[in-house]
Amino acid sequence: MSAETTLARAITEQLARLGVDAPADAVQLSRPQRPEHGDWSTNVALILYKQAERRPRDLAEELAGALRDSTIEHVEAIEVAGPGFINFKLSPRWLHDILREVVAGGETGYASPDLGRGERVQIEFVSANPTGPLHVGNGWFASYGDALGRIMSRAGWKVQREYYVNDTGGQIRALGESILARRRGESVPEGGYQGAYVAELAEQYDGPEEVVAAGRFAADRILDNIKETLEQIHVRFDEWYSQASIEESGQVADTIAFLRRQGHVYEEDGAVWLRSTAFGDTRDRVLVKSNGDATYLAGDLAYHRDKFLVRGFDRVINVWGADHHGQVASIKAGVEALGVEPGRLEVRLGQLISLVGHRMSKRAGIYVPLSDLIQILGADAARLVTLLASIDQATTLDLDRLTAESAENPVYYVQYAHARIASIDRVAAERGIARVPIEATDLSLLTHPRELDVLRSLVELPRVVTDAALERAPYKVTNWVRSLAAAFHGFYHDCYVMGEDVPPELTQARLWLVEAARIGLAIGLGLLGVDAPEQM
RNA sequence: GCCCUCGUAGCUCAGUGGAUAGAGCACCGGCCUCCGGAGCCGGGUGCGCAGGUUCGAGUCCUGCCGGGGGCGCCA
Repeated sequence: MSAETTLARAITEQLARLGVDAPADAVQLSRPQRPEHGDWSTNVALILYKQAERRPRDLAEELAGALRDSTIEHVEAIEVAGPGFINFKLSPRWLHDILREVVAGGETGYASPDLGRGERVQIEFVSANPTGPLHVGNGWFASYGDALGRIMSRAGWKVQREYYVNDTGGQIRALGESILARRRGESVPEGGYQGAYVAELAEQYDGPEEVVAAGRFAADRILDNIKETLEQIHVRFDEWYSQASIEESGQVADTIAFLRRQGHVYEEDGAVWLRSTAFGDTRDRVLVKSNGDATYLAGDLAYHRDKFLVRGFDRVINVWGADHHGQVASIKAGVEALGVEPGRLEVRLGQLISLVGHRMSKRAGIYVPLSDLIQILGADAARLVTLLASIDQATTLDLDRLTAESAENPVYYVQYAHARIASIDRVAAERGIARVPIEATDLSLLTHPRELDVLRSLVELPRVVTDAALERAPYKVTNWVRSLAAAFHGFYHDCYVMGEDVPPELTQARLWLVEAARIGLAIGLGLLGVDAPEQM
């Protein structure tokens, strides 16, 4: 049983003796920020003092007294502080238990809470139109979606990664017109694509003078380029889902017919409308234009019908840019109209990235290609810069600064910690020092503050994985892995594992500590999709 | 005009009701007889503004100011 659980039970038990019937969620343990506040702390007296009809401090004192009279594993001291916090100081043994837990769980088992219970979740992300190369904003979402998939997989979900390929409709026509105009030696028409890649593709295109044919040709080539770029940052998709295939298979018509049978559709001004206001939208939406074409929404609804009702995902997470904000209410309303419980669809709006000085625009050819960023920083650093911050926060990128600071990228700090561990292992092997089984190792020798800091960091990982998964927040893993690396560097600096003054028993205990740190770093870096190198 | 979102250190960002608000970068000083100095240690300025709720507010509520996004028979 974890120290946290043990404490929570003891608190609930003693409260009952004092005649206070605590609701389950009232008893909460937290790790105090300041070390003098102990290893664990509870604010339960501040939560329950009214119910208990006592003053906060009095309830805290009473409860602390009762807890002192009982025996709780590892607890060395109990103190009341501040307005009524109860702080627990534990023997380092509780951290030695954690070390055994980490080693026993290993890279696959430690910090792998089963939150998803095998639920099938689809994460759809990037899904950039194949009308131009990926830019750094797409890369941000690519790293995010991929890391989220890794985290949710670890937390018990069955994850599928999907890229929705918008290979039909107006943008493909605009692309085709741009290609044909370039081939004729004319300038690109209004609303067309200006980038240099358009000129290149125009040269390669030797097909007929048809807009759609030219557009498809270009889109295919661009999609290949997109896949290649994503490979470079180690983002792989399970499925590349073609919008054209949905239209051609008749699913769009089927979806509209289904909605019509359910009575959610009406005709007005020669168009077919979805009564989305009945499902919380701010206005009704057109599904079929008066010229007979289906709208983007109609296609998107067919796509979501396919996700939920044909392929049967329990949950769907769409990672969209904040500029698609206006679509959220419509797609949610439409999905509900299809009979899907709307809570199963989750739309994560990622904030946009702006560049110092100007906005990115694919049409105008103003953007920083993701491939450039990867070339400058390398895959690992490029991924990590995008995983440092919450995706809910609008970010400004200064490419010049990133380039200048590439050697200062936090990724090296973390990778260096991992490489140092590998180095210790190499040296141990050279000197013929092998780890004895952990059962035969005296872990109680680990009492140095630096050693305990490493263990305290490892304690946090299960909670970090849980929070990151539930909040869809990979950056929490990034922050954690940096803090573990910091603890390890401190340990490495102050505590020699093998040395003249280090007794063999201590070397053994420290070797296990190092192994636990290695496991933690490998887990964290693995969740971020960043390589954990043996050497740098 | 209406809706959403964000405003924390010079810069990039953590801190989603707890105790004295943190980290990286940048800047200034220290630290290599032993496992890799891409490291360690020290140095400081800040919650946009004004009310409210609470034992307690950077965090929740209201208003204002400022940045971004959205309100198509575009995709």
